[in-house]
Amino acid sequence: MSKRVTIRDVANAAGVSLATVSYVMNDLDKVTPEVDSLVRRVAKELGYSRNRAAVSLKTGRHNVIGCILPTLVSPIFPEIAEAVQSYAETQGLATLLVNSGDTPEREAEALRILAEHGVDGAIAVLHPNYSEAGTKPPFPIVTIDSALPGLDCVQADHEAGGRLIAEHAIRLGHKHIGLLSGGGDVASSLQRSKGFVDAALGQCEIVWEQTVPLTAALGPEAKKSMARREVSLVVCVNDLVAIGALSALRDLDIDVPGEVSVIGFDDIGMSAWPLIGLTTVHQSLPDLGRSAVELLVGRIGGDTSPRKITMLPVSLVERQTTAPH
Amino acid sequence: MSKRVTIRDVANAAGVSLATVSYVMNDLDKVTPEVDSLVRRVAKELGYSRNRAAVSLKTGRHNVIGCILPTLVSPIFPEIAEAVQSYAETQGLATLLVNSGDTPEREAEALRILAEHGVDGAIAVLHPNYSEAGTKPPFPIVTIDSALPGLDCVQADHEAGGRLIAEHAIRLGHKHIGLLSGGGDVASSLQRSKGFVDAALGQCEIVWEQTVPLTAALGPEAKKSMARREVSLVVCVNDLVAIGALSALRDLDIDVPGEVSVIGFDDIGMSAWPLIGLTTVHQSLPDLGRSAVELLVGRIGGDTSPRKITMLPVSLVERQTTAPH
DNA sequence: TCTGTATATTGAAACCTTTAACGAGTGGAG
DNA sequence: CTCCACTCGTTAAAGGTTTCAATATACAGA
Repeated sequence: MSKRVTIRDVANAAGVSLATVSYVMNDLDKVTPEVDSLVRRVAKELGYSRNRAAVSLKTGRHNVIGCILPTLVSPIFPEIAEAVQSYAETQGLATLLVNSGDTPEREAEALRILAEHGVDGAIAVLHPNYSEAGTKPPFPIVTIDSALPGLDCVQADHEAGGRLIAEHAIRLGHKHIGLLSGGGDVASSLQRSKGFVDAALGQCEIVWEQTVPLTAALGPEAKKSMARREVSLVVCVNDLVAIGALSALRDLDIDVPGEVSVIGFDDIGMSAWPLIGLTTVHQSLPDLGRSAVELLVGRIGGDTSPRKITMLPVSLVERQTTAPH
Repeated sequence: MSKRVTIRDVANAAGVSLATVSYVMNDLDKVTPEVDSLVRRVAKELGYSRNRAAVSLKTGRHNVIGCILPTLVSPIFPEIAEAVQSYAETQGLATLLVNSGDTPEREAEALRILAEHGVDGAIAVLHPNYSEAGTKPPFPIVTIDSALPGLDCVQADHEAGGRLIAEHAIRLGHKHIGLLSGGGDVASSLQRSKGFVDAALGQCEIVWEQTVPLTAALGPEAKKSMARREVSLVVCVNDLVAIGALSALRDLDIDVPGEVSVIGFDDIGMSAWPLIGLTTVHQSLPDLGRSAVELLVGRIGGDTSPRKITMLPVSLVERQTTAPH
């Protein structure tokens, strides 16, 4: 292993002082063009590269942010991770990924890891009862989709999405609705339902509502509700659940969208596949990641303005799982 | 902002020297039990946590590995990322995620970023013509699924998987096969095809072969091949392509598996969904990530044995898209 | 009591960089 | 000719940790 080449080696080789090399490498134009280019040339020849650890130690900045997600094995989190990483990269920030498994304990552990590795800030999708009790991390946090007291939050406008669904339902003439909603502890799910219910009020009747896990495997009670054929539209808390519903309806030999329409939320990649063709509400995950990083960069830069909540627009995407009643 | 508490603060508070605290924090049992517990207690009281930057500076180790993946928006990479991160975490390593977009240039950029941030090593899914020309990174790399000269590699036994498919085809009595394969520049795709072709030799006829992009959207020529109805089994390079094939066959009103059987490779999560129920070859992504990290940890630890290629076993998963001819 | 040895603890250097403070030249103004 | 202001470059300290070498302590053997 050849030893690292340091700023000192460059300085010696170029016949200047350490500080001069440092100034050149940091683009502070404190040196004459000749010296500047000399130093640059020597540095390149020697294959010099900054020692990040030394820089971090000196400056206290690490140019790394953390990204805490419950899991990556699920349709939307990878897209968030990718968006965060890509945009962070443009800001000269690397991204430390940790998954929290969605339990408060693992979450605390994740934060501890990030603190120890000295990130400058973090983007996190947090569990609804994230407690600030665990020693407050020494860096700013921007949450995604999880508005928690005191923390900045970026999220899609779930309520507006719910309203879009209601409007669509009304336009297509659906009167009897089934609702597959998430648990009461998932904030976004509640907001989606609220938007729908508010806007549908008086125009549609919610015949039944089932709380389901946010996966593509529908439970037996939910399936039973659908088998009763009392509704002409099933509104699902997200696309994964909607796909579960499609699957269940096929098992029950109920035609979609002939007999029953299905609508989801998120517009995950596969919803657009011809095999699925799910009508849904689109949210831009790249924008979400980008906004979160932008906000975080501001905080890292010292922005001390009050807590910010950013709402991103959503839109309805009509595909083949909804039809007029 | 309260200033960081350092090893020196702990030493002062406990009335011992810096060195003693350091020995305690590093579990080198050089100190008496009393002093040890005293220091630990004080450290906890003060909320001391190691300054990673300082440690890195001193030791040259960073306890961070990089993970370079072409993208996260695709079924298998997120699972790899999650497996890598989880196992790395158990080894006290944090994971820096960078996506390379699968072009050699972005890949070089990704490596540069990792080098600059001073990772101890990297796990990477690399482009087939990754060039070592670009200055060789100063840390060990373990590739996944991309056996490149000089680099360690961990991969599923794609050839064996191909053979499993051939055996399944023969068992079911399929004589006329269509092949949807990846481009010639995807090593795993070639290995899968080779395994299949070798084992099917003389027992099945490959009526047509189409090279397709590795997405769920099938091109028009591939679709045309299927429309000719000359084959009773379509063997796909991966599950995504297989799903594209299922979709195309449905468009063509060709029954699966009644008229045509379809088989994939990878066993991505959604292949198990009732709506899809794809017969495929399973590989364990968690094992893949774990093995890669294990190997990398060895290299970081100074293992200088010759290049290692690790093959992981695969297995056939029969679902609803294959039937006897 | 003294010497020798093993062990517990300490002092201080080293890791590499940034940056404030300083010094040596240069040229112009009074 | 002196003094000032300015520019370009240097010196040196600081940042938190690890770890070698050295010291202090305790204790056993003679």
